[in-house]
Amino acid sequence: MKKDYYHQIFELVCQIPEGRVTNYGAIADALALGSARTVGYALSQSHQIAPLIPAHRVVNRKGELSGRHHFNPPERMAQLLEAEGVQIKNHTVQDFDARFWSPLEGKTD
DNA sequence: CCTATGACGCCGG
DNA sequence: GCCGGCGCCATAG
Repeated sequence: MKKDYYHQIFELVCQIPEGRVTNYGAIADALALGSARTVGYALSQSHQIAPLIPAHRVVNRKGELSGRHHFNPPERMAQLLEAEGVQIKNHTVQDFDARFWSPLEGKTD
C-alpha cells in the first residue's frame, strides 16, 4: 500500500491510553513524517478507513479539539473524551499538560 | 505542472 | 503571551 503512513498513524493512535491525549506534532515526530499536517490529513480520512480508532484522543498543540467538525456529530469528540475522564472546556482539553501522552513514552525505546 | 487548501507548528515582532 | 507570517507535506482541481 502506498499510503502506508496511514497505517502507521492509525496504529500509533490506537496505542494512546484511555483518558490520555496527544497532539499532531508528537505523532508526526514519532513517525518521522516531517509534518503535522500529514497526520491531520490522515486522521480526516480515518473515519472512512478505520472508524474504530480513538481519533478523538488527538488534538492540536494547544489542546483544542480542532478536528471536532469531522466527527458526527461534532460534539461527539468532546463527549468521548469526557467519557474517559478528560474534562473539556470550550472545546479545549483541561489540564492538557498532565493529560498529554507522548508516543515515544509508550514505546520506551 | 502549478495553485489552492487543510484535524498543524515554529518563529519573530 | 497573543498575532501574523512562513514552512511543512499530501491530496484535489
